[in-house]
Amino acid sequence: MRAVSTLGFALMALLTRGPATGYQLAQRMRAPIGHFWTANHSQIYPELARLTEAGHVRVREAAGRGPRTNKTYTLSAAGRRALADWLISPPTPQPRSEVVLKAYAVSGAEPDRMAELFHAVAEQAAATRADWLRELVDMERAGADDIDHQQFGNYAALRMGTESQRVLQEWAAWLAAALHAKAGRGEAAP
Amino acid sequence: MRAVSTLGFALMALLTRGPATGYQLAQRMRAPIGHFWTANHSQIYPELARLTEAGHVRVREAAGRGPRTNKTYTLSAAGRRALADWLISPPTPQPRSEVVLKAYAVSGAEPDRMAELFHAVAEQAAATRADWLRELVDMERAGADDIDHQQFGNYAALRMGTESQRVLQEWAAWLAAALHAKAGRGEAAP
DNA sequence: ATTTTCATGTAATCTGTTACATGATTAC
DNA sequence: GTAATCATGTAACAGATTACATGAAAAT
Repeated sequence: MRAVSTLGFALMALLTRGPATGYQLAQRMRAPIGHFWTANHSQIYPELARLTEAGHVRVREAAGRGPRTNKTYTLSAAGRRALADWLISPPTPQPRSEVVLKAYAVSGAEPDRMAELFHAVAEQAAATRADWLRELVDMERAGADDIDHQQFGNYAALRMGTESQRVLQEWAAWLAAALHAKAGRGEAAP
Repeated sequence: MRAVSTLGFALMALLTRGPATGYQLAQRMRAPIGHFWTANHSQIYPELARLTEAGHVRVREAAGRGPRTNKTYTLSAAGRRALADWLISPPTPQPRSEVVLKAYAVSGAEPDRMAELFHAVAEQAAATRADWLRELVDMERAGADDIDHQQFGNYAALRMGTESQRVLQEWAAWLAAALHAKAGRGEAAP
């Protein structure tokens, strides 16, 4: 039996929120967990077939509106066990950030252009953080910051999101300021 | 002419630090930029061939010790231009974090086991951060925090690294504490 | 002697994205 | 009427990992 991929566990994690069709899973995989794990339907449908074959999910078919039957997926007991085992295993870090790569090569383009870039990144991060903070406050009002609330997982993910955006914003603003100062000096002293 | 992949730009970014062989690029892609972009040699060698074909790098061959010739790569003027264009283009966010995915599904395993996991994550993040902070201080002593220092790019990347680890540590510790409290309650009230 | 480092490649496999394909229902 | 949403799939391609393959020089 082939090992379940991270995407498979992500889908099982989404199914802990209740049964869903492939289409609904694609939607659930937007906010807030979509900020930390994404997949589109062309990846989801085959993966659900694999999970079904492995016995991790059960499927109930019903006549659909389109040319095919609608399939609703539910976590099986075996799937729940497999998910729990995966959850308590040490996570592997995901080392890929385009924006830091660009910072590493910061001397490869003109300072004022790079300053613009990181300024824009900082602005975007601030806007995103403001969005997410609003969501976070809504969730707190709904009591999702209580660990027993069924939305606590969403809350925890979103909280990491806001903190990450704050760090990104501060870092990008620091870089932009340094680059701006350099650009000013470069233009002042010909 | 096929578009250059992000890996291609990453290799060109590494080549701004001076000419190197594929083997040396694989080594440079460890610290500190390796915390934010990785690739192993089996990906690097074919990509260097593509960059050569596209005219972004030039190659100088010399008799090697092993069965093949050693190839030293240098950024070409065209490569430098292509890199500069890419650098000032808006970076795309990389939304994949296994540890946040696990937090999202936190109710899928026993609280005390999840508490252990996030405690370990926090400890690891603290250790990593301490390591990187030491490096950061060394770089500051060498003057790399000056934007004109040739190591400033490394410094900027590492600075993002330490801040990211701090956030990860605080967040994981918060989660671990919440889970620990819940586990305590669960055992106390049968 | 054996392991590590230097050094370069290919093949097989897995993961992820974009494009192609179909068709009913609902909202404007 | 047309656009958006619901709903499910396949194919082609691109990106990344693991395994296979070779061999000299230096360190232990």
